[in-house]
Amino acid sequence: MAERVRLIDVAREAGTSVSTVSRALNGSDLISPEVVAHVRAVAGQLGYRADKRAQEFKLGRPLTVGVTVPDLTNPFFSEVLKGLNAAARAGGYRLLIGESSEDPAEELRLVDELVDYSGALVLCSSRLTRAGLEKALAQPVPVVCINRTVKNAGVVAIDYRAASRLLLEHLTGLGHRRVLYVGGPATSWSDGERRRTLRRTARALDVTLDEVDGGWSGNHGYDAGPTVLHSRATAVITFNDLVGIGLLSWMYDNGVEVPSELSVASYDDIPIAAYSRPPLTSLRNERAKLGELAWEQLTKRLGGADWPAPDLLTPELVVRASTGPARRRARIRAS
Amino acid sequence: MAERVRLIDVAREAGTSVSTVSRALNGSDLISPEVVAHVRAVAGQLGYRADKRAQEFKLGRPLTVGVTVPDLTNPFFSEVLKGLNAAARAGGYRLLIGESSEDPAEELRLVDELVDYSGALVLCSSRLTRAGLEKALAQPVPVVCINRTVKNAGVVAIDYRAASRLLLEHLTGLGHRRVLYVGGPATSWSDGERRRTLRRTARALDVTLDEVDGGWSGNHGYDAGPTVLHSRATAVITFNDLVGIGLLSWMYDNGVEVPSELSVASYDDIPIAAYSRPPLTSLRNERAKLGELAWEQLTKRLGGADWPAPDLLTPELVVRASTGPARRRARIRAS
DNA sequence: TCCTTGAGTGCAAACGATTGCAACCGATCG
DNA sequence: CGATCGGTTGCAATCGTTTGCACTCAAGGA
Repeated sequence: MAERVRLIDVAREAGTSVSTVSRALNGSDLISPEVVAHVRAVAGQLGYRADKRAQEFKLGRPLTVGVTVPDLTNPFFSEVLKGLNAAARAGGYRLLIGESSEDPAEELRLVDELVDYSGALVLCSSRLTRAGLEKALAQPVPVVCINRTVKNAGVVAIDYRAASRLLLEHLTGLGHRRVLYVGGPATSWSDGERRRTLRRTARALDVTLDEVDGGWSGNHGYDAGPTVLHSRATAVITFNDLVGIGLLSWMYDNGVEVPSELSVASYDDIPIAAYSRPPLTSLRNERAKLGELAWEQLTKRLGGADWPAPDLLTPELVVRASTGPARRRARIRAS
Repeated sequence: MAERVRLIDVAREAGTSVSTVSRALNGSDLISPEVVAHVRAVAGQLGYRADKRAQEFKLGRPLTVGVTVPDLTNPFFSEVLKGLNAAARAGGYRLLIGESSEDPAEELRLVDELVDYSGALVLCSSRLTRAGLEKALAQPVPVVCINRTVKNAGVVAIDYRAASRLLLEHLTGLGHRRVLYVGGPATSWSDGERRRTLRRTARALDVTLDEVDGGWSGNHGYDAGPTVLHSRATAVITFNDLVGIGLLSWMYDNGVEVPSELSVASYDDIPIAAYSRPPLTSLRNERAKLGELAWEQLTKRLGGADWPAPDLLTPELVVRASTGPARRRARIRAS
């Protein structure tokens, strides 16, 4: 907790001026090598560290990118953050992270705050209303949206159209003709996309698609158990793996065999999905890559270019033991 | 992306000086109410937003706290971050998050970088060597360690002594006399604590304790399967729930019944632990609270006080179906 | 020898905010 | 009526850094 060493201290000690020290430390070419060496030595010895605040202030460009996520504890977002963090750090930027707790109003507040500190914004699965989003985009910094398409901003998203097709084709291939979708948070754009693309594909494949509301956690999945059981579907698609795992748990607790009586599949393929009982069929997507791509778009934009075309990531279906051939007879209902 | 409005612009428009505007906006009491109202109005109309960089630079105190975590995707850390984030935000601070990827060298680099931007540091389950930690503590900002005890810093940790006792007493109550611990990352202080306290308690309870190395993920648990099976233990304690769930999965795949043939229990009780098959007996700890307490220690310290005594959080044992009475006969070994 | 040249260096002005201090005002008091 | 005083306001310095510009000085050409 010693006193801060400033440029002027180094200058005094080295017997030169602050400008010389600054230039020496920043590798300017109009300074003699000996002086550079000397100054570097003195600076090192004194333990000089540039005041980043003053530096960024003077230079005018914040080397920070603000990120909002709905929920820090959701593995999906964690991994996106991981990818984004790595990419941004490699580019000399740091991440300022805000969590909106799935609340659009809070997210708006967050954006409003982060923009004061950041040179760029990344909105991860934004729960913002359309109007809120417009407002966010009016900020004087470039914005990238992950998993939400919008004009005048960078866009990186999962290709849900392809995703839903993969899922439904897998299920129809197993003979399922009636599928139930257990949905996610109402404010989630990606839930909307999943529903939209599922409906569309279901129509094309001549599959009956039912939908119920759900949520994003294991609890939501577990709670959906009775509804699922009483539906006439032979296969269920859940909003994400946490919901899927919760649902599997309910089925086990209530003696419903998966996949012989009911197939369950899901989006995201978080690591733990491979270890559920039975292991969950799910759509693997490169979440970390979402973050990396977001950063790429941002650098291009910061470099002066226009926004590139949206990046769409196509997921890959990982078939595990939670899906199997459709049963023939109507399920025996629990009382 | 309009031009920034500065204080001087507001002053010009309002027909006063910058000092007046600054004072009006910051609620100084030596300024007339009418002027305040007028300035506020003009500022609002012009859409003025203080340049936080300049502000913090001038004021000299960074309103940012730097945090390091070994792995963003680990639910344990996510929740700690959640709690810390909420508390810090409430206190007007923001979080700058760095991920060390479980690598001590990277963590040291991270600390070195974060300290330039932050008014305080929180090291979450630091993987630093003792020397590295000393170095980090020599930084000119207060440091709080979560799950690692150290002098001259704030400390918030899980009470592993109580934790291990709860676990072992539960198992001995079920008749287990031989227990295997599947460990975590070698650089993890908390793994060391778990081992230390388990050994000690095992001795006190006259339980035979074996140990094997493991890791922190589901994969590590799954891979530990064969070793566990060939051990003579009737119960296993895993480093965390992810490892536990991975191990359960291997047991299932290899026809080992849990808990009738083998009991499995773990630390942390992450949400998904309730939905594994069978549901995992685990130690619930208030992870978000760890973050909150870290913030509390920090504010006290920033307020000029000495470091308070370490906060120790006692976990609570959540008994689920993965633990049961010890089997009598020697297990039939798989080939 | 003197002037030009260019590399190396220092002075001082920024960046945008906050704040101590002095100046100013009208009102009140002696 | 002048000095004083309390309440407002503006001037200017300041935070630590970068950088345009002017300057110095040695070398080289005329």
